[in-house]
Formats: sequence, C-alpha cells, structure tokens
Amino acid sequence: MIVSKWYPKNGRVIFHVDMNSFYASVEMAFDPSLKGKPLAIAGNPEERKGIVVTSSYEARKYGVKTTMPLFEARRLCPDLIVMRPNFERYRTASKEMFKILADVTDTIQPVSIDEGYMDVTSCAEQGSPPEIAERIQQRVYEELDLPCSIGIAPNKFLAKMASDMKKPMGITILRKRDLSNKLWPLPIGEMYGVGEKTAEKLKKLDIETIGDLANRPVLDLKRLLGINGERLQNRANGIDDRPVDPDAVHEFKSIGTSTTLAQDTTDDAEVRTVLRRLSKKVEARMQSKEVLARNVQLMIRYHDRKTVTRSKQLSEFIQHADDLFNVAIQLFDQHWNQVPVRLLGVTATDLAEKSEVTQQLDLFNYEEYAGKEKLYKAIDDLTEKYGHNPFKKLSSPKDAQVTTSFQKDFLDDFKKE
DNA sequence: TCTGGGGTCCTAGGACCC
DNA sequence: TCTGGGGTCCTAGGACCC
Repeated sequence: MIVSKWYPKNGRVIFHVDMNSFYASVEMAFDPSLKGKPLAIAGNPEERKGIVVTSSYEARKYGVKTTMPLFEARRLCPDLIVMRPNFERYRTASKEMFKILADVTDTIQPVSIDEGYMDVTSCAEQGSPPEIAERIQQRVYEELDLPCSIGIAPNKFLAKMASDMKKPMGITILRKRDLSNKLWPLPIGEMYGVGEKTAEKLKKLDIETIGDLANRPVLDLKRLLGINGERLQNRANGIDDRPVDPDAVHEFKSIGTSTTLAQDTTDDAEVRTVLRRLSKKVEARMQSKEVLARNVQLMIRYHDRKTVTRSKQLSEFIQHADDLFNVAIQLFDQHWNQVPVRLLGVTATDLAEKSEVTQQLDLFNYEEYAGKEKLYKAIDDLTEKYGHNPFKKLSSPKDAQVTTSFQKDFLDDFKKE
C-alpha cells in the first residue's frame, strides 16, 4: 500500500505552512484592485516608523525588502503603493487560515500570525501528505484568496526550510535522502537559526554552505558557538526531535509593548505620559490573557540607538497599570543618563495564570484572618515533618502549580482545626 | 531627518545558600 | 583555618525570528 511509503513506522510527517507576503496579500484580498501592483505595508515616516513591514512580490522585483526604510523603497520603486498596517484585518485572516488547518488535525502549533507547524503523521486516512498539502493550499487560496507555501518533511526544521524553497504557492517535500541535493548547497546565511552574526563567525571557519556546517567536526562548532553549534549541525544533518506543541501558543513568557517617539525627548513629563500609556496597554493584554506578572522590564533606546533594559523582580504578582507604571518610572529615574530618548518600552515577565495566583492570595488572606503566628507555627511543623518547607517556593509560578493542590489541602485542614 | 514592534532562547556574572 | 563546588535567583545583554 502506498501509504507505508509516506507514513513510515518510526518517523513523523510534519508540515510547515507559511503565508506568502501575508499583510500585502490580505490587503489584496480585501481590495482586489491592488492585485498585480507593487504594494508595501509600512509605518508612518513622520513618526519615524517608516520601514517596510511586508511587500508584494511585484514590489520585491524592484528590490524592496522587509525593514527597508520607506524612502529607499520609494527610490527603488517610484510607483510603490504604500499602506499602513491593519492588524485587525490580519488577525482575522490568520484565524480563518488556522481554522482550515484545524480541519486536518488538532496537532497544530502556530508560531506567528502567518505560519504554523502541523503534525500529520496520523492523518493517513485523509490521503498522502502531498494530497493533504494541496487541499490545504487550495482551500486557503479559494476561500480566503490568500497564497501559502507548504513544506513537508520528517521534522520541524526541515519542514521550515522546505516551505521556503518554493514561493509563492509552493509545496516542497524535503526527505532525509534529499539533504545533500536540496539543503546542503544553500548558503549558510539562509539556514533558519543562522543570522548575520553567526554567519560571519562561521565564514571565518570557511563554512559557506549548510553542507559545510553539516560535515564539520562538531568540536570546532562547539568552540565557536557553544551548545548552539552542536544544535545547528544536527539540524543541518536533518536531526530535530522537537514536537509540534499545540499548547506552546498559550504559554506566554512575556507581554510587552514599546514605541519609538516622534522626536527624541529629555522631557520628564513626556516620558511619564508615554510610560503610563504603555503600562495601560500591557495591563489590557494581561487582562485578556488572564495573567499576572512578577517582573517588570523597562527598555530605553537612546538617540544613538544604543538600547538598555532594566528590570525589577517583585515580591508579589501585579496586574494593574498603576503598578506596572510605578516600577517602570522607578527604573527610569534610577537609570536614565539624561541623554535624549528615542524609544520606550514596558514588558511584564515572570507571568503566572490568574487562577493559580489567586490560590496563593487566598493563603495570604487567610494568614491575616487567622493570625500569622498560628500559621507560621503550622508551617514550621510541616517543614520539620517533610524536611523542607512546602511553601518556600510559593512565589515561583511553576512551583506554585506543583504545590497548590498540596497547599489547598493543607489550608482546608488548617481551617478545620 | 535610516533602520518598527512583537516575541523566544541563551549566556554570564554576582549574591546567596548548602 | 582554609577550602571546593553545586544549585537557584536575579539582572543585563545578545542573537535570532516574523
């Protein structure tokens, strides 16, 4: 049966679905008169945000690229149509796209607004992987008027590299046995995970292609790049065991927002106004995700683009804009060196789910209610009994998850006494 | 009037505890 | 009196990706 060729016993079949020039394509679907024209999505130059976020393939022919300043893009392509981003529109399109993927399998890991991985290993009854990929691509194109490319491979890294090989509207299969033909000839800078700095370092070792990396003694790479050297070499050899994790998208590690000011400023009042606004924005997003934070990070970019971050770990979780602002402004006052400021950012990190933290708050409330001595005495007894204090790491979200059920039982018992 | 804004992961050093 | 080393927490910065 042909299926066995595609669904090997000991292997996986992973898709990487990548929307082609997503923002520009969404605008074209929204207003078909834009189709076939050079289009760029960019911020407002008057607010010093005039860089290209995405451009259509027609614009790319002129050399227009992502992160290119708008004036340069216009110089390369005088007829360039420029639009401000409509993020709501893109989020809506993204949701529709992922709905189509979800008709194939639940094992989907969105990695950004316009791309995601799927594990279709157990989808044999729906057809061969190329057939499934083709159906997905057709549906996205017909129902949403959006082009996408799909990579098919035994793991995430190869699927990611494969989806990049044919654009727009490509479907590319990258098997292990294709590595030396299809992957190894590529320049090292095109490898996912190798950026400008790493590519420079590797070139000093005469590593110019992915194949050079794959076949280099691993010790050379470890010396140069640490643990990442070994990992990159494994990837180059088609080794990547990372699972497709549908929960990863919910496990937020940080929530932040930043803004480049229209003009550099040394005005304390303006800084306060901006930080207040940013704090409110972060609060709103924390609320919608139902998380609290125990660490606040301030980012300052100076006139010369030098960027510093300063953070503060807190003794308790916070959720309100006022609290975020107070920490941010304290950090600013402590660390600002009086040089004109170009950008300000506020980020909440060390996050925990509200429901988890609420249980901890219950504990502290009970503490007030029952009287501290009594509670501490009980905890001391427990510490003696178990050889460690089961409440000691209460403030760490991860440990809180582990220990909350124990704590809950303990509190219930304690209240009964 | 050169270079946005959202993230993740890793490293490294000092403080502190055992 | 002199000593090693592991582990965790906290802070800051860098590389990378879309």
